[in-house]
Amino acid sequence: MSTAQETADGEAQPWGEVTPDAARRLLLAAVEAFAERGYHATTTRDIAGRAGMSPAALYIHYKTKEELLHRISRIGHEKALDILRTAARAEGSATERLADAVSSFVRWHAGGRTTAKVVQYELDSLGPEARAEILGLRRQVNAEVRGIIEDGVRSGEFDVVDVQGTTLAVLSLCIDVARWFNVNGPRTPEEVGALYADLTLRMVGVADAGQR
Amino acid sequence: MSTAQETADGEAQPWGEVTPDAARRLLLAAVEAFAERGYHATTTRDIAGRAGMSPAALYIHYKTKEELLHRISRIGHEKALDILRTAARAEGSATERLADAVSSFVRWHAGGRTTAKVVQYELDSLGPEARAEILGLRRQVNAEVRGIIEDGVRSGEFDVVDVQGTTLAVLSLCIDVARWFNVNGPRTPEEVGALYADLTLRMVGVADAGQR
DNA sequence: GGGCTCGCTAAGCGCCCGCTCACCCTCGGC
DNA sequence: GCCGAGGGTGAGCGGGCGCTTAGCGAGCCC
Repeated sequence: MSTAQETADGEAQPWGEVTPDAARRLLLAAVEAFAERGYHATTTRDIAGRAGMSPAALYIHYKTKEELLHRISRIGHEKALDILRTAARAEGSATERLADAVSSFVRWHAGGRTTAKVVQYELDSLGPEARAEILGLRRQVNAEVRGIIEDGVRSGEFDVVDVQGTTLAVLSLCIDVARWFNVNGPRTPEEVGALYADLTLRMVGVADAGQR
Repeated sequence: MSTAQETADGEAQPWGEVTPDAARRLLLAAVEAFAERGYHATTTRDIAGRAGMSPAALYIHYKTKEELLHRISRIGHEKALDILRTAARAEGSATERLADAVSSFVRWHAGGRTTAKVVQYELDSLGPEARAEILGLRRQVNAEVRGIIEDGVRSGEFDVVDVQGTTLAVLSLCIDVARWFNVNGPRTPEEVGALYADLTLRMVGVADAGQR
């Protein structure tokens, strides 16, 4: 293992920034438990148990159970936004940038399915202020993808009638990967990423999408 | 209101088959509560209260809270399967049938978002046997869409490399509508259905999808 | 019109939840 | 060697959960 940011199973660990060690272990345990059972079905005893600690230990590092979800959600959304921003601002045509954005975004959802599931589907379990903060990040996510599509329309690469509707559809397609992807299934995250990049280019009207 | 199957807001009510009246009111209250807060965050007192009854009344008509979810999920999946079957077995080219299937499936998810959200996203809250039964229905849903796409590939209408992957993507796109659709948003279910039918045809390589 | 059934309620049981509190161990500073 | 701070534990509180039970009133049968 080269750095503390990677584990053997290949799932990127954006939790390196979480310290001290016990707080990170609790966060990781919470991610697993929330992904398996959902936020409301997960007990603080379950989280603490997975981290090898007593239930009370959780409250040394986090004020409430909701703070755990909030932290997970924010860090996850920042990572997702970072992935899309990197792809959107790279060199290359809109076609290349859209394909890169979709394939890396999908790889993140498939490879880090545990985290992605919590990040994408437990938003409603947050309180009003926390949810509002996260919704701000989601608007930025939307804006990055819409930006690429607008570039492609302007340059004539894409043929899109409803830019915002298509943006929503592209994001929707990527996000839903976290719901159905199965680590033990027949497809690797890379394969799904490549397939989805192709499908997305077709959606925006790139003629020879299949031949890329 | 012409029949008991329709309400003023236009959302189809597949609950007509649920009797007696009190059982149907409880089921409807449960759908609303599960959609708003999620299964685990909903209490039996909340469901009974929405239906204007005491908490104990619930247990006259349903053995457990989970039975409510199971009933909702089965009826909803049967309705979804029915919609796709009707479109898949209609007269017409694969192109026409796929467009019809997607647009009506999307209209159902958008127009009946409350129900669809519960049906599509609360599956994991069911126990093992109930979940297994519902997964059987989902396989049939998958098979209907895959059937249309295979027809289109055979007839030369579609250009699809990965049939099952594309099927998954099409279904994924439709299902995720239940997550983001907003009844008070700028789009009607019909508009989203039409847009998604177009995007889907592009995904399967129908050349003049935009001009239909 | 007496009695049975059915749909429903008021009250509450037992359990487990999120969270707290009093206390303990370890370790660095002097 | 003593002390304080910080990370940890065992026990448990208050409360709300899913669900049960005893009983009540309206309607139907004969």
